[in-house]
Amino acid sequence: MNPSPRKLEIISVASTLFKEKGYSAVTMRDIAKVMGIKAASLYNHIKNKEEILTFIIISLAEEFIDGLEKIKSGNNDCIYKLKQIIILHVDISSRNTNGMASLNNDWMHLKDQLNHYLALRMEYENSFRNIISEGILKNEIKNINSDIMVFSILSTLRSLYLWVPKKDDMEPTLLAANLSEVLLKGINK
Amino acid sequence: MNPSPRKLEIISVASTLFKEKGYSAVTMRDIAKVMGIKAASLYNHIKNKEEILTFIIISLAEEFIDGLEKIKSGNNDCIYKLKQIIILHVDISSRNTNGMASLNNDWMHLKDQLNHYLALRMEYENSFRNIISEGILKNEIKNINSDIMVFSILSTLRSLYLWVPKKDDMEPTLLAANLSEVLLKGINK
DNA sequence: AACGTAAACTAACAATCGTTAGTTAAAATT
DNA sequence: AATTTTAACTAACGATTGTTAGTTTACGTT
Repeated sequence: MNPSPRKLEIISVASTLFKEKGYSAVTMRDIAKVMGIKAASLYNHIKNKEEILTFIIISLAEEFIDGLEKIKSGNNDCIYKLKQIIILHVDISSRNTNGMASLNNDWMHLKDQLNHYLALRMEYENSFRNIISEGILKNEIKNINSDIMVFSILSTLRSLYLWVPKKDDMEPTLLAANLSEVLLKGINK
Repeated sequence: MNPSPRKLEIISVASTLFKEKGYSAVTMRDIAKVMGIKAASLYNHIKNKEEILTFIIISLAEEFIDGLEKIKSGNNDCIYKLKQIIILHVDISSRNTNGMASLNNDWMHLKDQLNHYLALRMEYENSFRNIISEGILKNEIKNINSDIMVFSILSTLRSLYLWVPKKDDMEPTLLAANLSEVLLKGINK
């Protein structure tokens, strides 16, 4: 059963508030007020507060996993794969600046799906690390501590949601290209 | 009047909990339980919950401002200054992994000192950007969109608090050196 | 016209929140 | 020895939290 339009509206409003103050500081009454209804009415559309957070986080996490899966399956060199990953992050982050805040900062408030999220995250990070490691083996990437490279690039990509809205004049394509230049030229031999 | 040892103890315990769950999700009773006392007893040492957050954030922000001030005043080239900034972040983040979480994620819950914090942050970012811009002018740094470089480097440095604890076997000095290599070689012409 | 459903409402719940008041016991100071 | 101070305590407050129950209103379908 797909989420109704009204439910998606609630999730969208909630995302905005979650980005501003964090999941814990946002009340059901806050969400309702922006929706122009009473808090109790929200429960005609959602099961509870946690379901909102779960939807935001899990759907984004799966979008990342799917995107990375396609990139991995392509038969390209590691530098190209990394560029595609950067595009993936710019794309998803541009379209979900609010939700990305929850993905980054509110995942620990998941209950039922916490382990699922952690599994997805570990899967993603491992795949990312493998691409770097393979690049080092194939002499496409500098032989520095790979953990530091993974951390450095991923930190920047994870922060995109904070930065993209301030640069909404910039084409995502151009942003991704410039970002690739900055992030990779320190790695590409 | 300096904070008493007991007060610092409370702030330290609070920092740990704030990192785990965020400021809003941590209750005074949570803090008290870890301290082994009742919540009401906390108020013999602190004014209120907000004061804890304010102390954590403002003292760290000022530490960054002071550090950057010294770096700016040194008569060195921009690349060297950037390396010193990286060392500054590794140093402060290593010694304050918990507090850095609040600085990054809970600043919006400040009240009295919110504007003060925002001013310090803007001051810091402007100084950082100026160093990059000067580096471009002096042909020490690539002439790419400077905002992207600032964002990229600062995002990585701001995430150090998440990553340093997992690498507690690594010398801060070595970490800073490797990080400089990764972050700067994409900028250094 | 009658019915069913979707989506809002009012009212209230038990739990928990930050915080205050007043008390007590031990430690430090006089 | 008497007194003040420190730091804990119990008890409770008013406000707010997420959520439920039951009701009303409007609308599409029969």
